[in-house]
Amino acid sequence: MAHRQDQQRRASIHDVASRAGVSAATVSKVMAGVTTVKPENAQRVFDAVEQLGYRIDPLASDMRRAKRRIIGAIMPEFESEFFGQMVTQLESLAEQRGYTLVAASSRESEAREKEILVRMHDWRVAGVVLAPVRNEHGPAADFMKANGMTGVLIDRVLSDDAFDTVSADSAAASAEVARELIAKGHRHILVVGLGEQAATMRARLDGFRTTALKLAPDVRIDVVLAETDVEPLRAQLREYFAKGERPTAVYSLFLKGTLVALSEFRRRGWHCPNDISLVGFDDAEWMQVTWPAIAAVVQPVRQIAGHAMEALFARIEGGEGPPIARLEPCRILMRESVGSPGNGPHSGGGQ
Amino acid sequence: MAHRQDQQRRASIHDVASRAGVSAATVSKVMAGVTTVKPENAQRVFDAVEQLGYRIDPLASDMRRAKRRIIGAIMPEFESEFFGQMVTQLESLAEQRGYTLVAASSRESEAREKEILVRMHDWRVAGVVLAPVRNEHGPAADFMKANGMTGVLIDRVLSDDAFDTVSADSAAASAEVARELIAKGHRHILVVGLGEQAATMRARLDGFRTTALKLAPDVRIDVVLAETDVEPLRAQLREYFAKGERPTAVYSLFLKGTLVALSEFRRRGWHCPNDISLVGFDDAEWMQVTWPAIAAVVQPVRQIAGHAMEALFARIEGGEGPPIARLEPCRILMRESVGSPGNGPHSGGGQ
DNA sequence: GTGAAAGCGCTAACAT
DNA sequence: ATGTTAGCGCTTTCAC
Repeated sequence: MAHRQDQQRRASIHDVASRAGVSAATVSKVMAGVTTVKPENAQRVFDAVEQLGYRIDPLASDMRRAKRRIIGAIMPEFESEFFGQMVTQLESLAEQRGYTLVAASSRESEAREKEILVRMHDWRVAGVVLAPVRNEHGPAADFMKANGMTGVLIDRVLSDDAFDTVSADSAAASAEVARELIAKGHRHILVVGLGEQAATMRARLDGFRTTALKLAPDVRIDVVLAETDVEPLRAQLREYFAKGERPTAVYSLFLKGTLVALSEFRRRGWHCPNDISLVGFDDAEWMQVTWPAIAAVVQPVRQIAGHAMEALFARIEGGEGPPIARLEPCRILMRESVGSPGNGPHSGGGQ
Repeated sequence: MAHRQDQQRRASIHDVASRAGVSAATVSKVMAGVTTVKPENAQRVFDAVEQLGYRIDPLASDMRRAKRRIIGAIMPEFESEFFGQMVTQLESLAEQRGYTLVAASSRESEAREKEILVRMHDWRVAGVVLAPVRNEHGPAADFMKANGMTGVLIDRVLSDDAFDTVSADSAAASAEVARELIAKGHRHILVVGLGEQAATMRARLDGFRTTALKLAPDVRIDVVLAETDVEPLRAQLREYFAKGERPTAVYSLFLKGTLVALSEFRRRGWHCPNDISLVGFDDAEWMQVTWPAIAAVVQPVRQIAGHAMEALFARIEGGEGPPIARLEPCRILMRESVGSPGNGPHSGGGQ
């Protein structure tokens, strides 16, 4: 360990050079692991580095190359388990390759998403992992294209003509949910979602509807889609139930929808699965400890992160070829919130 | 909007300078908003900037100064609402001051925490917001001290002799919880926590115990503290209940503890609040939509983030004086998971 | 008012 | 095998 009681100024490569009695270029070579340096000099450099506590300044070092060893990550939010795990994974993978991940939250705003992208462009990041607020056609992706940035799109995307995309296989997962619900006897199902993320929600809805109708042509599928926000969804859902609609199951296409559905059930005094069944897209830790445990579609975060980074680095290293759209398979956890219709009181009533 | 179909190389300050017919120094001044530039020249610079789509390279610009306009944030994890909100807030506040936040997850490892800090030191960040894995006495804080880094410690800390600290007022919140539980008639209460974070857990435990004993000297308070990890806690809790212990309420000192408690209740078929009451430190969105809703201590994330950044920037700007330890008041949400003892079946069995 | 020159800390091409 | 030189893109004296 180096001893430096006062760190007025950090040791620079020149300090090391003069202490070791060599030039800065030689120090640079030694640090880079070039083998053509005389062992004796290399040793002197190592000693000087040790004594001065020298460390390369990665940002200064990046100054010379066109791209810096930095990967930008833009997530719609940091508050959910899904994106939290995603950032953690991405960070890990970036570091494994000697890069630093700089993550930013667009806070579900496309305008902010674009601003962050501009900043990352200013920073000359080597690449960007963008989880767009809406879909692949936002201003952020346009900006990336217009400026020739290297990037991968994840999560709320299906495919793109300029960037590789990686997301959960929404359609297949939804088909599986449909299979389960139909098998349990449900013939009146409400699907709730958010219209804003057109492509993803559409895939989830279609995947569900197609399979459900195929297995049970008589099934009734209602859909409540809020345009951009969660509170309107709550209002629409409330209105839907107020009209007297009584589906036997609800399939929520996104996490917040599951929370809204649960809170509306509470309001009406309905319990899962006796009064109504519930499945949600997106799992969360709490869903397995509540009573009833909530059934959910588990997105393969690690696979998405892994393949996204793989694709990104392939492009950073010059990989050519048309964009690739990956869909990662999900798991379905059918927990207690799903039952068969008609097994419970199935009536309104107090809490 | 600037038009640049191919972005071989981004426009540099020299490109702007030559296009505007002035020197790079003048461009720099214009960009910095210096007023001593002839208006006509300033205009030419603005035009050139516009036409070339020029943007300052913030990293290159920081090269000259000792500290960069970057704030580092180190959180124990990104997966929980608490730290997700914290990062979001910190990011926002940093940006408001023209800084970029670079967040990293120590993944609950002190070794990794230190590594991240080393990297941030290499990056010459202006300051660090550290939410330590354990407490203020870890290797990371030592490293910061030894290297004269500017920083603030938050969350799992009480006070420090070198850095300002900001955290939730654990003791006061716990006292309030004690007041509520005692008032409801509970006289046998189990407290669960994690020993690793000595200071914080101690404050929560002591705050609870002191007030509970003062209000009801006959109260029995059991404590199950796991050393470092959550799974051992689950095992200890299971063993505790297996011995036949039947407290009427559980107070969990941290979020994961609340989840573990809930899952152990499930295992034994106990329902809140009839069979047992539950309050947890740390709120989460799902807690208000489950049935029963789970009572929780809400940490004031915004205040913590706000005061942390305030303190940090004060130091960055040269503020002197002894370290300040702030405690931010919490709110208690007494929800349905808390009832009075003896109102339910209070027997084992069930699903 | 403005620009030339000197760097921030590093690396890479080119000599030697 | 090593050092010299010339930058990366910017800012900041300090003369003019």
